[in-house]
Amino acid sequence: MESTTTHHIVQALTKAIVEHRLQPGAKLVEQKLADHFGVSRTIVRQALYHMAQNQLITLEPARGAFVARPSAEEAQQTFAVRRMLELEMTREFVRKATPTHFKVLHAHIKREREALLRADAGDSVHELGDFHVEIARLLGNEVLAQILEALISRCALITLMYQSAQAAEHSNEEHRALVKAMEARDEALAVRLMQEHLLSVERSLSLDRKRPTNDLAEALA
Amino acid sequence: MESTTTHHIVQALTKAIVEHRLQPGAKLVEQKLADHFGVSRTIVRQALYHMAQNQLITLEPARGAFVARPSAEEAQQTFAVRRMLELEMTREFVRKATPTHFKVLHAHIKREREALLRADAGDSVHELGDFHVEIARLLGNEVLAQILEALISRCALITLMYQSAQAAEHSNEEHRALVKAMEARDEALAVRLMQEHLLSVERSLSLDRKRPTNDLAEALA
DNA sequence: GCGCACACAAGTGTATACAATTTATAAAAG
DNA sequence: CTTTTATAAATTGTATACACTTGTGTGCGC
Repeated sequence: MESTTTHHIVQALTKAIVEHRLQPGAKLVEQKLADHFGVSRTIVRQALYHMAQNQLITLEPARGAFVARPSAEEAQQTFAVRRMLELEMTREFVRKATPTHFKVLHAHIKREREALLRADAGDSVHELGDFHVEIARLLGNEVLAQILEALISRCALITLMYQSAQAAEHSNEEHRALVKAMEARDEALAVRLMQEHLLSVERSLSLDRKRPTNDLAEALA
Repeated sequence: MESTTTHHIVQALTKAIVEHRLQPGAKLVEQKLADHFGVSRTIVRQALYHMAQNQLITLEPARGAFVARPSAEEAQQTFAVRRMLELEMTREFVRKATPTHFKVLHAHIKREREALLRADAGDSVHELGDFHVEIARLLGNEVLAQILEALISRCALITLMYQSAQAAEHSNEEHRALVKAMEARDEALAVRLMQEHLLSVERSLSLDRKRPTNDLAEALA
């Protein structure tokens, strides 16, 4: 579907955004990206267009691409959708999961922990988000997995924008508790833990905080 | 975000696919589309790339774009995700909806009915799907609305691929019953009706039917 | 007639060129 | 000194050109 080079740029930019090396609102000039990756603007534009659909960047007509600055409202809506999907997903997983599935999740949690111990912020964010996608994949629902993946990369951006204090270590523990409950086939507990986990991530943000803006209209609103 | 002309092509192609004027598997040659819309291939490629992300078309490297032919498995997964989202959405709507919201839904159902009476297959499919998106929009969750919109356009394609008999009139009645239950604030009934509605649409398909294929591997599987 | 190489046509993938628009800069007016 | 206006530079949007891949048919050897 997509020539590998386009995909590579998407990955690189996504990683840069999620790891906060590119600030929300930062302008992405096509020619500079093209030079950096050694391709033509054509390819860069494909990548930018692609990322705009995932809402990781914003395309302003004739003005260019900017790293997205999701509003607090958008953040809440995104988390609301995640809850809708993931609570139900948890129920299904408790019912269907096999021992092999749990082995995969345990391995994943271990990777999370290692990334956290390495203090590798990029990998940590990636692994912590990927845990949720992994559950969808294990359920065999690729449609769900893809939607969740997009939602979660948006959440990573949101987290970095609004995060008051790093709560990543906490997430790892919550994942572990969740898997334990699922493994014990305790559906009610598992659902409650997932709900708590998602709420806890959302609460760890300061969604009411005034974020710095370059947009005059927004600043004066 | 997107120059109007690109969006126009996406709309036109989506409509053509959803209304079955373009068969699943049909090849979409860039130059022909470009000539038809009076633009360069550049614009057409943007549109095709965009639609590939919504899974309405498939992009095969160096071979081109084809109208998607979702597998039965993919269809089931898509409906599964819709259920996840829409059951919860129904609950929320029952709790939050105001009289104004219900007026909008009633108006929508009326439009559905008119399209059905006109026997306008295109409009019918569009309105019947849009009903679900409308609920998300009324809830004010744009993130949810966009995800649902993509899912539902895929469902339209699926429906047309696997549909044994036209069950569209039935959907209209089910929508009406659903709104009535929501308006009566009967959460349990509303959720049950939504669940039944989605299942009934899914059941109306012959997902086990052998569909004609050009793919040898698939044909021999 | 059968298999195979080769050439040709069609179409996609990428780069580049050019037009249109925005942003930055500098000069002029108030 | 600030604001406005004119001008130039930078950047995006679109079209086109060219290289490369795929698919197909034709002719040659056998």
